[in-house]
Amino acid sequence: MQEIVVTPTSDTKEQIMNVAERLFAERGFAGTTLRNVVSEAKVNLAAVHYHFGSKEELFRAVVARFARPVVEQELALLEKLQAGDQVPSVEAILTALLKPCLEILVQNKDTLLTRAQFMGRCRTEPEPIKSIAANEFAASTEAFLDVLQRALPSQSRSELYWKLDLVIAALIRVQTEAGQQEALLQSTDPKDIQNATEQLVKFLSPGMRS
Amino acid sequence: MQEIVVTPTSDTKEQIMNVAERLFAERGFAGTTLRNVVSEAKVNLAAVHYHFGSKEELFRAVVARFARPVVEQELALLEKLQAGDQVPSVEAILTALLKPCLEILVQNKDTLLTRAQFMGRCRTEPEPIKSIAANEFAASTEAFLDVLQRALPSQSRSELYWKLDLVIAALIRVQTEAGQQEALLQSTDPKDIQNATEQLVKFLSPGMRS
DNA sequence: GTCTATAATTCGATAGAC
DNA sequence: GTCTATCGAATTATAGAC
Repeated sequence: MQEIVVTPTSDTKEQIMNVAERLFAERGFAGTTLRNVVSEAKVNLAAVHYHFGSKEELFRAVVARFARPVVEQELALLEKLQAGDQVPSVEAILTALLKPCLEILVQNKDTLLTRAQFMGRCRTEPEPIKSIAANEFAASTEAFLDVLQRALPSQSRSELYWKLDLVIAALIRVQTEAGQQEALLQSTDPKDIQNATEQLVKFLSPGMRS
Repeated sequence: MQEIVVTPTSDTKEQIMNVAERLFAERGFAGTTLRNVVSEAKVNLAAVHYHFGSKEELFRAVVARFARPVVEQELALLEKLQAGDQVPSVEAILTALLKPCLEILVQNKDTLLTRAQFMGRCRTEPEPIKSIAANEFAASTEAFLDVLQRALPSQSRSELYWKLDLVIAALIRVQTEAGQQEALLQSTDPKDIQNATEQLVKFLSPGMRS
């Protein structure tokens, strides 16, 4: 009798994505070579093209793998926040936006802060890399703008737009600088993440109302 | 009688730096090739090495040319702000930080986006490029931290550090997005700049205190 | 100072054996 | 699926004529 073993992703494919995510985060897309990736992943150079087709497709796969759970969680939190036609507080909205992004750090201790740096890197990459990442996050951005409009009806959508944009810019900066000296986010300790989230919400919320 | 003509920089050298600044801003350090630069600058490839020695030294020169006048003006404004041992308000400090950057960059409409993007790039480049830029701005960063420490003595220097870092991140984001739809800064009209500065100060000041 | 020509590497991608 | 070997193009940097 034959044993059926489910292997959704080969070790090689996963290894490539893990190393690529870290190197893309540290050095950017252009600054990362496939030879750097395969060297650290201890796989053959040809394996990258066999599994992904090209360097850009590899980036696309890495973005999708980590962005989709984040967006999914953000939208779920927003849905929950508006249950029963509630109008959530600014603090609650910002927490729903920031917390999933910051908490994803704690999931895998090995990746430490590289996922955070990768997300920050995505927003500063030149085209066409930047758009690949932006498209993955577009759904949650629109949803947050809608909720903010309901929580702060006296402000124009334009005003809320640039304010939300600056909130995301702050989030990305916190992630990108995570772990460095005097940064807000120092470790993957859940208590540190919780503390950073609260301080960031306190820093940004008053400005949203003014 | 001989006319003494002062030519501090050759046309070639200046042309290379102008194009390099724009390409570094758009594509980052690794994403920019010297052939891209000399092609658009319409100079010979060897001229880069003759004038600068290497790609990294070219970047160093571009950073210095851009950063030094900005830092100089910021330090002068800070000096003036503290005349007579005054303790300036948070709003006054932030205005001193934001206004020169927004006004200087807007002086030349063509270079607005480039210089803003370049400043943003400098903060997200991998080492050792990042440190080259950080060192150029270190003096003004330290000075602003000192004044903030006097204005907000109850907060630790670490706290003020990441808050100042987020203020600068917001400034860069406003500059980078300038002119785009629903952006805070829409034009180079002085009244628009004044308005954007005030709104940005109002958005950020409450968070500095909390 | 500016140019041509080229050295010396490195890059992404592919062909084909196993 | 994994490997070796390699292609063609691109890269930074130099040498040397003018």
